[in-house]
Amino acid sequence: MQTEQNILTGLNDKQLEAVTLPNQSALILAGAGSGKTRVLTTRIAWLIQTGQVSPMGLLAVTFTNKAAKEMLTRLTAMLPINTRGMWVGTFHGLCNRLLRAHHREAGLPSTFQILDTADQLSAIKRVMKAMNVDDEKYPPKQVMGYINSCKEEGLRAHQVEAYDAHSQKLREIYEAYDAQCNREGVADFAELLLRSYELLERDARIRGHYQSRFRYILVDEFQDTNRLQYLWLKLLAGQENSLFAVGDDDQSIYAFRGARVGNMADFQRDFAVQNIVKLEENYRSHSNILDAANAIIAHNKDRLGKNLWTSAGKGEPVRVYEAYNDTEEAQYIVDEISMLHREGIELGDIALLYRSNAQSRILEHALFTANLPYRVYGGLRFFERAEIKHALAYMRLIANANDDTALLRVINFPARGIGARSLEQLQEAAQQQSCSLWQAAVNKVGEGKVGGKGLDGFVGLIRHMVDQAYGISLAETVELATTLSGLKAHYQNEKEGEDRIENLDELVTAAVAFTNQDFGNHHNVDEELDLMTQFLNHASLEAGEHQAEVGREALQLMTVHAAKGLEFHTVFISGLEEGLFPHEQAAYEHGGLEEERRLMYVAVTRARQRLYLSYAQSRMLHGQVRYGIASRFLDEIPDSLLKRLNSRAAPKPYSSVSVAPASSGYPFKIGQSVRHAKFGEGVVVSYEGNADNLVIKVNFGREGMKSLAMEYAKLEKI
DNA sequence: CGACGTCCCCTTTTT
DNA sequence: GGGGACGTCG
Repeated sequence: MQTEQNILTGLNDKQLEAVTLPNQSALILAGAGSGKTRVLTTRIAWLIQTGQVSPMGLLAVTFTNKAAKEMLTRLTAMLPINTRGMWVGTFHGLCNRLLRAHHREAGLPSTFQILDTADQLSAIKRVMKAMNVDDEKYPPKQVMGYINSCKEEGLRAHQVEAYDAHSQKLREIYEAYDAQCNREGVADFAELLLRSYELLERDARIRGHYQSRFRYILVDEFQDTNRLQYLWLKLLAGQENSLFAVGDDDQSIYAFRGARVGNMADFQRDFAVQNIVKLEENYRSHSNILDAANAIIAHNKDRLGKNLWTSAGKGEPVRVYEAYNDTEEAQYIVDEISMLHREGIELGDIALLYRSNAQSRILEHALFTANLPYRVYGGLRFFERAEIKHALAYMRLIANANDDTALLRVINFPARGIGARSLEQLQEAAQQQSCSLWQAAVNKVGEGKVGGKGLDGFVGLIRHMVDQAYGISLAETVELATTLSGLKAHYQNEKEGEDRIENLDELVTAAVAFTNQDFGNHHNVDEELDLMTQFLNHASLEAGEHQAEVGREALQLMTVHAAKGLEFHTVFISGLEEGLFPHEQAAYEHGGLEEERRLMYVAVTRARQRLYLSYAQSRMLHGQVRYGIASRFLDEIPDSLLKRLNSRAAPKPYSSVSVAPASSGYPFKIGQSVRHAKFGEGVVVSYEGNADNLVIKVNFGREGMKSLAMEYAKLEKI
């Protein structure tokens, strides 16, 4: 078959082996830059082309919408097939689809809304208020974390163990929160998964249907799956079907949000995996970069074992720069980038990475001053913006006025004289009548109760909107919601409202685009769900592009996490200091350091040709000057791969604060590197106490910050 | 109701 | 240092 040869052309032996494995469960350990996505999509294309499965008979799961889209794009480029109706998507997207199709069996209204993180948090706050829980003792964010991690473990409130008063209270809140969600007909992200898992588990008919349909299940980024996702896959696979899992344990960087690398080992056992293929040939980086990455990751004990290699040459050495402070580091980076740019490297092909978002500010400042165009990834996304959420809340109310979350968001925005007191009364009334806030409001207005002026207006407004929205297009509905509500007028009067108006206009555009795309696309599967519900779902599940698109003519700034899956000609990794990268918080979590190291591994393997690693002797952190020492990850790279560049600029101490008195009683200057017999190398941070009882504070990096009595501490200068 | 002040905290993030 | 949340005052 000629076309078959076409799609398999150019694969290396291992890739070919993975793509053409027999129909048995398989684990593909795909190292960074080893052609993972290509293997996954070619496998799908090959299965379809050789007639082993129809496009409808396979299920492909990814973590991000971007990855799902990418897969479909590549697939259609390989095969002239119609991807409509294919089950390719994110865990959440697929679960949503499942729940929409079987909402009755799942105990949800057909128009159930999806709560995003912000909605969920406010829902939790509401529950806690109704229960009179002290939010000092139970910070809502922590409660949310608790609830989500329970759900991600597959546990309902009644299944969670609670050994003390505190955890019992948490469990109680969890239970009440779930009850509230059920009452309001909404589901948070974790709920989508748990609910569909329970549905499949409980309903043998539905389970059987999907099990016999999806003979082939393929999972991307398998190392990032959490317990519940794994259980879900297992349930769907049943006894008959095969699971084709692609992942890289060395790139597991999401344990902090519930990812379980252990799923890879469980998978091998539970599915009696015979086929394990390692893709170790890297097509991205030169060997100096790759060897550095290998050397770093070799320090982790908990690995399945894999070593990347390349047939490309050594390439350039890895450059390491030691700066005096953070501003000087930023300046150096900017100068280098300007130079590279002059030499013809596209700015869009250069990435500037950091461990935490807070670090971007100082870099941005330097870039701005140097007039270098850059783009920062991270921060608020389109559908998460306040004005967009307000507009969507009005639309949600048009669809279903009993949506309390939506109602609370906009009942007094723009302000219409419904203050905290009237709201409280409304909530009481709703509780007494055990109905939604909207129902309670309608009743109040009907009774002609005093104090309902604003309420009267609101009820009238929503009713009017529902009337007007009948039979008009989606885009027109957006238009209507933003004007009748007074949102637009409100922002027009605001000084800084221009951007917001623009965003609201863009929402109309998004609605038009969604409508057009929808007519060509998956119409059959989403049944008769109305377009607006679909659009609102889309808004929750796909909050807008977050990850970088390569090829833009601007320097790319992002966290290391955000850089996963991308590659650049040149990569700068900044802030390589103990406490920052590896982050000090990580030291307290078990396995934290290994995860930081994997993060470093991911960062290093983003670079094709040139890699810069930099750190600063001191930096402003939380409004204080902090003296740090070089990250241990730098020590883990063999010197033979490195080229060390040290700052030649004169040390510029921070003029504002000079904590250290310059007098003779202080043997070491602040910032001086010292050695201690037990703690090793460190940096002097400050002095405390008086001359009689002088305490010196030293940052020993991995040993932590120590306060030592000057009299006894045996420190020597290095 | 909104403007302004004060306090507190402060990884990483997708859906 | 700086953003977000909350509280007070005009």
